[in-house]
Amino acid sequence: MRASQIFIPTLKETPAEAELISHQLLLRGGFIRRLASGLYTWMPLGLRVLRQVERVVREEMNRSGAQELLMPVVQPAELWQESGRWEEYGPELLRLQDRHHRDFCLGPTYEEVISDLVRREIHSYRQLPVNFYQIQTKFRDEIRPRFGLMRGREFIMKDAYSFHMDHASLEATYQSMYEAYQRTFTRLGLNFRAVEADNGVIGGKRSHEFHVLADSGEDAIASCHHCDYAANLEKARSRPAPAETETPRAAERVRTPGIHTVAGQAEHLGISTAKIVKTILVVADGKTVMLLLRGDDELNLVKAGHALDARDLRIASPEEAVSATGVPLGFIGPKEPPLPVPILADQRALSVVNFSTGANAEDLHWIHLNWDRDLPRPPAADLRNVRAGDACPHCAEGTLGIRRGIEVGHVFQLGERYSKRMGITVLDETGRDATVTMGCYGIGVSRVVAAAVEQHFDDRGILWPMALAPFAVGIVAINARKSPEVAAAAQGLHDRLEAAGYSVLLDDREERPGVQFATMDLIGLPHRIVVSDKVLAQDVWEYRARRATENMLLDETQLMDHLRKEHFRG
RNA sequence: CGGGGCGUAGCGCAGCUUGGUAGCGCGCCUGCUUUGGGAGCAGGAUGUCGGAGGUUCGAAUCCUCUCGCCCCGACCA
Repeated sequence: MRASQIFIPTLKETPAEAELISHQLLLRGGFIRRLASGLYTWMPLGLRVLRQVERVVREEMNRSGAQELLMPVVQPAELWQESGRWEEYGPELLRLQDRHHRDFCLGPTYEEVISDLVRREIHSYRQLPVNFYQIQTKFRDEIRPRFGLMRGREFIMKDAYSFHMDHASLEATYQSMYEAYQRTFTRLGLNFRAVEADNGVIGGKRSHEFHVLADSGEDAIASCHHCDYAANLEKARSRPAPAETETPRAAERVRTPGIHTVAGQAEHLGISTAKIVKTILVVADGKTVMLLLRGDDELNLVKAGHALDARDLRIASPEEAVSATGVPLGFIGPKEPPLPVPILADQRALSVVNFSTGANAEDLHWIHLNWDRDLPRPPAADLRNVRAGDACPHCAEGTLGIRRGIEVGHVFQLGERYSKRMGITVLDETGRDATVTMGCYGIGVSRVVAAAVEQHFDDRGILWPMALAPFAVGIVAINARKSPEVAAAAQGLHDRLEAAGYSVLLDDREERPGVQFATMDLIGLPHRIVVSDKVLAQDVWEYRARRATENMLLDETQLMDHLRKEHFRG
């Protein structure tokens, strides 16, 4: 391909709307253009990258035995009403009506459609298991689209749905998907971690998210330095710290005028926030509960939801807390609680000796309280977010670190949630109806493009991993308009490289070398070859890897050998 | 949904406080020069100043409404 034949509208300046580096570089490099909030056009160069991701995903899905199909973008409301999600899904589901005023939605996900298909078409256990996938545009009307491709409203996703007679079969496919994802993201050249994830309200046994590690990631993930334990922060656990051994002191009530924050309490009392037990009022399915955490810990609402077996859980508003307890904010505490409600304590709050907490009266806190002696020990649960440095729950030696991740994949055991609601049954060996069990597996194809850039860039532009690059090799013909020799040599090299199986972009534009180099660096092709009168005179090619800082002068054989080696190493 | 900010040439921005009929840089077009890291000189084109209404002799500028976009928040007593 010649650069004069492909539209690559690069930008010298960064558009104001772009916050993230991937967003900036994809706009500047002419890969994408914004149409409206959360909606992007894939420009010729960007589309090539997208197709590269699709290609790898498709190959690995096919290799794992999944079958590709393609389902409609517009889905009838009836299916969603049947699954209960027409009401549950909320405003993210973009609803529309046709000319007959029938309700439809734009598909944000396809459990309903695939379930409908399978219940119509699959009738016997002999036809299971099956795993269907598609690579399709999805639409979710996000509260706040942002970060370019990272959180758009319209996006491209590979989603797969598997159907099984029993859990063992589901487990086998789940494992095979897990491995396919490992292969996929490895081939795509991404630095990623598979992490244990929370299953949310759906329940189900297992769920893993695949995160590309990047500082700009929207998710926090905890991983062990020593073993392979990794989990989404929502789910991450840590090994409980050993109980404190301090000698108990005499409990005392002290005046703390106007002190209503943990930090203020610690400062006023001259103690560490780790010596404070804080009380957080939450509303679980409409009922108030007191949660206790160590002062320096953060409440994890997902864990609390599990511990309380609550479908809906939120922190009580300050007004609710004050009116329920009659105690000013910051002075609520578990000793002689102001409310006859359940109390649940994080296990770490229960290991503090000589702790301080609110005394349930304005301007008063307790100090040197001790469990059992001064107040009953409430039931323990894991309610806190893990922190960097916590002990790993899986191995003895490791400690946890917290990193940021971009979720690019998710594998999930759905169980019978949809098959029950939608009545997917097949005849089993005994001729009886059996409800199938399901798994689902997603990859954010368009998000992978952005995530790859977040991980691979420098101050001059993108550094595409080999598998994603829109072209493998870029040829810069210097002053080709003035030098027929350069033009001919560059074209010849281009043709031979293409014949050898490489995708090649030949920059034949009538531009100054500086502009050509800047463009090449910005769009991030892995290999660059410069053709000029200077190097032709030496009968060599001037080669430079995008990541390298030095040129190499290679004759054609050396060049071909080098490319072959680099290319297949990824 | 709440809070904040911004809409002026393709892009990045100034002008608005103190109303007088629109400017800078990049990009684009033409010519000449230049040619190994986003060139120089000369000339040129491009704006319903987001939209509607109002105030005024006169509105990019003041007022009202509206549309769009960006950022933050929507959990820590």
